[in-house]
Amino acid sequence: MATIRDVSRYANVSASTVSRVVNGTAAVNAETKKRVLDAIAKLNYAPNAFARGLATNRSGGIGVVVNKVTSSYYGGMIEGIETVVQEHGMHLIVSSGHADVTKEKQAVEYLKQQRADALIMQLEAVSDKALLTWLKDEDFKDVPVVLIGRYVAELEERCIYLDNEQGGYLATKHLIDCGHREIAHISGPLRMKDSRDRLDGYKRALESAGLNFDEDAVIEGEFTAESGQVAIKQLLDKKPDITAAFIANDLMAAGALRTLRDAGMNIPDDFSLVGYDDVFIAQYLFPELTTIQQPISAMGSAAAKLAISLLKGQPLTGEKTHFEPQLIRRQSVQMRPFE
Amino acid sequence: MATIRDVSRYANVSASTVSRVVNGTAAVNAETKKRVLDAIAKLNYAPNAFARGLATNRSGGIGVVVNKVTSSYYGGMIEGIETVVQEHGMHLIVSSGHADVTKEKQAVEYLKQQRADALIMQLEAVSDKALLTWLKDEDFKDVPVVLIGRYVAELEERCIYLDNEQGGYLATKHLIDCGHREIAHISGPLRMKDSRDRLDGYKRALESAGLNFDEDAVIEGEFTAESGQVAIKQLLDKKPDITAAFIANDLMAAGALRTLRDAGMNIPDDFSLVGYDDVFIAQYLFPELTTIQQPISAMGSAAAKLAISLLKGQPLTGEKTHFEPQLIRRQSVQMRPFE
DNA sequence: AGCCTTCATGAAACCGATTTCATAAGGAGT
DNA sequence: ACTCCTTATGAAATCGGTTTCATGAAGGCT
Repeated sequence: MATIRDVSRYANVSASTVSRVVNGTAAVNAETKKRVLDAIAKLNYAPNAFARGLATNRSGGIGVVVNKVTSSYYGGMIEGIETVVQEHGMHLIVSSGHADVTKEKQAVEYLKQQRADALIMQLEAVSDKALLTWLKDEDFKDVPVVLIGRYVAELEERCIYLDNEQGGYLATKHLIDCGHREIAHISGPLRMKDSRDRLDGYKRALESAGLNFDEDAVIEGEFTAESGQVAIKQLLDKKPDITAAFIANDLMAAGALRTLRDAGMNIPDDFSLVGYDDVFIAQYLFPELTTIQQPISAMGSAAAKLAISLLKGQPLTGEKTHFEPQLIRRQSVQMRPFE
Repeated sequence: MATIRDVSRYANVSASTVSRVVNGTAAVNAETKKRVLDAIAKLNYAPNAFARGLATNRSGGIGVVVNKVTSSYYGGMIEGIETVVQEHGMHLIVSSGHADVTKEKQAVEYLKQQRADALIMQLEAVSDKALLTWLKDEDFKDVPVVLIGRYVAELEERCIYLDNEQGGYLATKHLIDCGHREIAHISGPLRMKDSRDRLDGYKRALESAGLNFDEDAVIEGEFTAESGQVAIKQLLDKKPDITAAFIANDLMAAGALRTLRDAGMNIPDDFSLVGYDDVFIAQYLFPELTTIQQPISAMGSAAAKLAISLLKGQPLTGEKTHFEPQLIRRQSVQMRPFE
């Protein structure tokens, strides 16, 4: 591979000048510039990312930590981030946190070692407290950090988040509006704030409709299809008179759907379901799943814009940081005659 | 961040010695070693990836090009690659090709600029011919390349691939065995070899059962759910007497399933379907989709092992490079009374 | 004409590792 | 006691960029 010096020799200029042309950091005579550009094209020169990184202490990369890279849910987020990042001529360095404290720490460590210029993190395992001391204590001084899918009061202007409580409320309210009175909830793991918020929304909806909250009608799942299957089974055993459930994500809803069907139930005639996430498959389930949609890609873009603003030291533009979920009506909820 | 010189001063040794301890490249006195390790721990030292890369001209990263990073299909592949790569203390640099010649080229260019030590590529758009000249002509000399999901005769021992023809055969054979005689096929885009191979397998199965191949019973899709929906509609219009279809991927099958259901058909009673890929959602569709499973994660691991062997200059161990698909029977195929 | 800017460019230091080469010390063999 | 290895270590060159500083030329102003 050609080096900057090869180019400089070919164009009869110094390496400094080539660097100036490549980066546009200083004025270069038009004619000289042309010579350099020709040389670059001729020699097929591309700057060595290591040398450049070493000299500038920047990588041109934005680090992203997500729970699991290879899932359609986070996929949408990453796509949202990627488009913005590429518009700015930067690239992505992605790492998975796997919802585990140690692994999340490792992922961040890795991104720091790769000298990510900014960090966008979707952390699930690390506690707010740990996170705060973490960000203060270590050498995060030069690296702007944006949190996505999480609200931490102390870092308010660096959080891109969605109102999960509202989502839980909307889902449950929809079931109530459709005439259901005995409504169960399969939650996500309650160590996660998202899960707790959705549960809170569920409670608020019940409350404001004058229904009482029954602890037995809530089962904690694991956000996996399998856990949805076992949860719904438990639920039917414990509370045979329920007619509907708000399920904290679509994967569990898919599992529940399958189990209900296997048990000979007809959805939505015998049982109504609302999911959460509006994953791609939601509309290909049978019946098509009514669910809560999150503007996940828009959130990714917003996070990327924020990160890049911070990186360039631009003033915060007051762009949107708080996103609202939305109910998507499909076919898994049945109107119930009021009794 | 602490540098190697900080460590060397703290431990009262030279930078060379620290380097030797960190990389284990030469013998170091046990006591000295301990001092160095203590210093590293105390100062929380981690080597600067840029400086190291510049000096060694290696990144410690394996470059991966896939069609679309954020899809569950390629996700499984990447996971397979990742586990192996991490076992060897290396990391992944991933880039998307988006089934477009220019973008695939860009993706590879990017990985080369990041100095990936080896490349694992799942290319869809670039032709065999272009690929071959590409690999010869450019500076691919130092970078071992492994192709995944593709067979190119000239690069035989660097290809990890799956027998798609056999997959098409198995799928179609299963429908025939279940008594179907009028069997359609919704193929993938025929510019892709995978699609053509699956189609060939379909033809072979028909032929060996003494059925004739009818061009009108094949519709070319785009591997998307939407294209599955339009394709099945066209099919029913053109050939109302078909009773079953082999559909070249699960996504299109999901779309077809939905359209058939919307048309009031009962699956599998009125129409039988076999998909391809065994995507995660296949088992959550209704009815659960009979499909062809590819050992995609195992293929990823195999590719990673191969790449690392090549990288280390180890002799090829003759590990498995050719994988066989497998029929997964679920509920979307109905036995048909022989007439 | 003389002085001050501005513009364009090159030389050299620097970023933080690795690696080659030289060398000193200690031990074995004769 | 002398030579010869072996082992452990440090000095210095190197990788390929960026950036500071110095310098020369050209143009504007009094």
